Amino acid sequence: MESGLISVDRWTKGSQAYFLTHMHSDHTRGLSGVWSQGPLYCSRITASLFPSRFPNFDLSLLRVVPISSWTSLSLRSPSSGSAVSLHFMAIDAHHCPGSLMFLFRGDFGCFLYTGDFRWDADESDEAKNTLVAAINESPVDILYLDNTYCNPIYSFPSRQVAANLVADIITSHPSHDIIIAVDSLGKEDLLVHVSRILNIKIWVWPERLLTIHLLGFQDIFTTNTTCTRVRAVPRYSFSIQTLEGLNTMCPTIGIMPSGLPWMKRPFKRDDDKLFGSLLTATYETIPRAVHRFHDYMYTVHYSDHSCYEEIGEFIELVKPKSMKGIVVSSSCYVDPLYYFGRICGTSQPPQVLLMRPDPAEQLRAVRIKSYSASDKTLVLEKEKKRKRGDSHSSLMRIKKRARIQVKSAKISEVD
DNA sequence: GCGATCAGCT
DNA sequence: CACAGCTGATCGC
Repeated sequence: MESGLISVDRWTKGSQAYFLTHMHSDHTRGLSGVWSQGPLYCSRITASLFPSRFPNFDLSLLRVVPISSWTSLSLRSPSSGSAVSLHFMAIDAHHCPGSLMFLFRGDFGCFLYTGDFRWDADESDEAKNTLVAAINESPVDILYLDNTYCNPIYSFPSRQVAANLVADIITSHPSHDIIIAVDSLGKEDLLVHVSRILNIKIWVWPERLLTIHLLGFQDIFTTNTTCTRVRAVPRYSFSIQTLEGLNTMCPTIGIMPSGLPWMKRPFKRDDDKLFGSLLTATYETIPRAVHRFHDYMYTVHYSDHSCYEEIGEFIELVKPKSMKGIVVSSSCYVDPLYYFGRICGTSQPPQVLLMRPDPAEQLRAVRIKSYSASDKTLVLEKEKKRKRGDSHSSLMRIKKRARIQVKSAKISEVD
């Protein structure tokens, strides 16, 4: 597809329409309160998070998209100036609140960009039915796939099953305080489930409560530590050390919901020089859905990304002519064609199992996100790449204030 | 002081 | 390793 038309989760200059799959910061890098490159298409929930995430953002740029129905856009070819017609459909990605996949259709063909997604949908799920119907109309030429867990080692249960496991851990510790690690957006359904099963409120830090209220949750969450023993805390403040500290005050266990298999660090020998040698290190992978990682810490395989099996089912459903992974940051990046290329037909090139892309290669791969096909453009865009902005600075003062509030809340709960 | 970027950490 | 972040240092304005 010609460059200069649309970008998905990329915010550099040069596109006529910008698409945001969801409000996680690795997808909004480059967005800021002063960004104004063009119209930005996203879900209603994502749009509602803009004022708090990006103060001063020009909200008139936002275009809330309908779910599961087609929208037409009229763009201009940057090279010829002629009109280009493009249709897109947003589909629920079930990754975090407001997350979407985008299906694009035009003279260039048909692309499906999944963003991050979890395919633990059942047969009656609207996303699945929408996708099946749309693909029957016209097949997908290129699937841009969330390949985070595109490896058979990544096997874990549905979120519903995992949520029950979390509830089981809590009920089996009736007089413990519980802390659950979460990020700034996502896993609300897990917390709601725990709340319903245990008939208990969930403490969250004040800034998180603001987000939760914007998402439309009511009553279940509180910032008052005295009315619950279950607290959701930022993942970055969640560690064995934190738990050991809390246990000097009150018996407390931590629960880490994550799709990553919990790996222990390489065994440290007396000879420290051996540390870091991946060839000689011994790793222990934990395949169980629940693991008592430490006296005070459990890990549960609760994931907002699809497991290997679900990725396979998804590709089988979409049957794309070709596909590309959109996650390139991992050093164990797996080309989805390696495991699932057969679904795409026989004309695929030989595949790479594991590759560690060098930085230049990563840069190239990231360009996939803006559908830049021309090599000339790649070179130009490479230079522009330095101009990336970041949003977190514009929020720093506000966040600093919020942090102080979180800290005082922590202090008061310890005292 | 402010915003942007990067190294370091989990 | 690193799901999706946060923190602190540094640099230019």
